[in-house]
Amino acid sequence: MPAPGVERCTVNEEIRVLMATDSSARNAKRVTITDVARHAGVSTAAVSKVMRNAYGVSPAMQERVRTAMAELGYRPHAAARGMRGRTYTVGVLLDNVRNPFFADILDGIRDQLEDSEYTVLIGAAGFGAEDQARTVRALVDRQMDGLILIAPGTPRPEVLATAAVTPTVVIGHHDASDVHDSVVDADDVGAGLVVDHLVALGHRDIALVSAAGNKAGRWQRTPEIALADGYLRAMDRHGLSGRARVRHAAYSDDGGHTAGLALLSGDDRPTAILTGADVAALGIYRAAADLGLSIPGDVSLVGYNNTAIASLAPVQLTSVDQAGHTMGATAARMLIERVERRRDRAMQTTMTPRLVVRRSTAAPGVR
Amino acid sequence: MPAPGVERCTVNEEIRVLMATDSSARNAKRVTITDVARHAGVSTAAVSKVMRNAYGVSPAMQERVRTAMAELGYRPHAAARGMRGRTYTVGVLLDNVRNPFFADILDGIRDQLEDSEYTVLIGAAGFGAEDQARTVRALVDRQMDGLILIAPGTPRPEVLATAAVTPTVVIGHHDASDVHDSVVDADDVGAGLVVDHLVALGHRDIALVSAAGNKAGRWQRTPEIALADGYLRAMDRHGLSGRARVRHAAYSDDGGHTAGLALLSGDDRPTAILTGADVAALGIYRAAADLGLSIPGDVSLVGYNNTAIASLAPVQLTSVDQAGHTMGATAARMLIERVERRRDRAMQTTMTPRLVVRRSTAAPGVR
DNA sequence: AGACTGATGGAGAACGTTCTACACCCTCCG
DNA sequence: CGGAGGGTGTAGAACGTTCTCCATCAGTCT
Repeated sequence: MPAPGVERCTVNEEIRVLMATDSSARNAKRVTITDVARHAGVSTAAVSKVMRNAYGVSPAMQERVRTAMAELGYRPHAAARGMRGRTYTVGVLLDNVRNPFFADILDGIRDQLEDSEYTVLIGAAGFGAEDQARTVRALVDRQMDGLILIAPGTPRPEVLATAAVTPTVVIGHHDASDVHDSVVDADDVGAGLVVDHLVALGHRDIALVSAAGNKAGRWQRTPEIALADGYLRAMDRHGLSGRARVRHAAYSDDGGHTAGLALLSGDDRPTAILTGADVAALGIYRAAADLGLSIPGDVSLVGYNNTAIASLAPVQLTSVDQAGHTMGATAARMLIERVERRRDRAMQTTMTPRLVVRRSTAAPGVR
Repeated sequence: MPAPGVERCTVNEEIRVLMATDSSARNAKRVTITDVARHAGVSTAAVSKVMRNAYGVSPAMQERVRTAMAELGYRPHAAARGMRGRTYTVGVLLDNVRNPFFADILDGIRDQLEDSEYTVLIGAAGFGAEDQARTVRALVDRQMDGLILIAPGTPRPEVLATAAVTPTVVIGHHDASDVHDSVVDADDVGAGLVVDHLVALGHRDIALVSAAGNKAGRWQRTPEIALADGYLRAMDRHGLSGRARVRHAAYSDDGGHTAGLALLSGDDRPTAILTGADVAALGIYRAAADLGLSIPGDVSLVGYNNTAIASLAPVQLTSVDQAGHTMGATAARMLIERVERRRDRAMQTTMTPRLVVRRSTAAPGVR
């Protein structure tokens, strides 16, 4: 096995060049609603009405104001709007910019809102609960019209408090609530699909690697917990309860690598491993390579989320598709319904997952 | 070669469950500065001063106001602040959520701003120039204190106009300006490093795959252009001008795949390929696999950015490290200097890249 | 003709901050 | 003892919107 070699450089040289010209001329007054009103010869109230296409505006007025806006290149000042009405902005909480599954969700949200007047702004928090809570607060303080929280690590009570003030959709956690909407994937079903597939191939020693459910947040059914549940039930269904084992790992390459080494270097190594995220599966892939084990020859490996990396040439990872794009789009649609008060009951949407078989799974013991 | 198989499922079933309870109670008044002032028995002006730790506040006043804020759990309303002063928010324009290099930059920005009072909000645009321009406008309208634009596709004139109004740092483009700051990587040097490395291994037919420079935006030196420049100069230096060839491709798995097929299926296929992004390199990897070529046996392959995927087990891609984290941190630092008016001259920071050799490059003709 | 409608436009008060003046008090100096 | 001057606090006008009334006006109905 070749040595891994130097992988990351740390310090780079900086060359700073000071430019010549002074540019403190930050003047350039904005065009305001008052300017538009004056230019069109009407009141600001009228302009406001036209913008929000409110009731009580004649076509002639419409026309006049719209051309005035166009002529002056007017753009409403979102912060000012936020003081009274809407800001036409939707905030998304994202804990992990690196998980490509979240990129799928994001694309779904974006596509859904593309042609609306709403803008999406992303608050990228770290993994820490406090970090995330701070980001959520930041979004609320910036007067977002609605919030989409992707598998928040923020304690549930705080999310409920936020949701009481701002329309909120939670993606991932299975805990239903009458105060926020939810979009979830039936992770338990997904785990079942995988176990069924592996058992059909002849596997019996199937291990699960998933993130540790954060009980701290008081969420009863995080995606991880649902996944583990489904896994255990499926194993039981096949009479394999005794052989079930769950190992916790962070959903990152490193996390998977560590878990993989632990699982695969023992005497009774499993013949198949199911993971809660594709990235973690890749870490296990690396661990297997380190130990001289081949995939799927020695071990079958299954990811989750069916992200783009799963289908990459050298990888070809069997995975569970969650249709992140659809989840994102659905969440956005539900959120806007709430923001515009077209619905006042909380709602939950569940997506059914689907197994995508590639080359990382095979019958056990076949070299 | 096994068939690629079904890779992506499209439609998922939706199960919608309407919840029982009505939750239209979106009341819950915010705590405002007035509340704090009343509770502390002082004027709102005093509270405002304390918050901004402005001049002319006695320690006693400090104390009183701070406890009042704490007792009421006061959080300033960012939208309202935006009307007069700052919003304490930095906006980041990101065209491609999927490129992990940008995640590195983002982390750098976040870490730099972690302990400050500033919050980072990300505007995720698509690749289209109009799409991006719209996102930038959205950020400006939301009264961001400063903007970080990561390799914007927005036309240069528009960026300059924006920068005249809001402090701006451009990452990537080499075009200097006296109105915005810049953080760039010496991409030409990076390309040179790669060519030197490959030539030292014995390669002579070295091709470059990079994104098409978008002349439309009126940027003279995009990263791609600088890269191609460095490549051509290095080839020339080694007397290989005649053998140089550049092929354009989108920086995505698919883009790389297409370019790879085109380059590698011809008669005079290169013995080494240099790409402008790791993702594209992976696409070429896939193309090589499709054609039954091995890497680095038949073709050496080099990526760019040294993202996490480059070091993944099955990949082990030689790449050029750009220290995205440092770039992000530097950009954030420079931006805040500008926002707080501690500097009024435009500035450019250049980072020097570094080659990270892994297993995807070897001497040519060695199987 | 007078009263009642419905449709349309405008006045002006919010909204929660910041920030410029200015008022007040104390101390110090002539 | 009067005034200058520095240090602290406050009043109140912005900031750019939204939105609730209210006024106006042209029809329509008795």
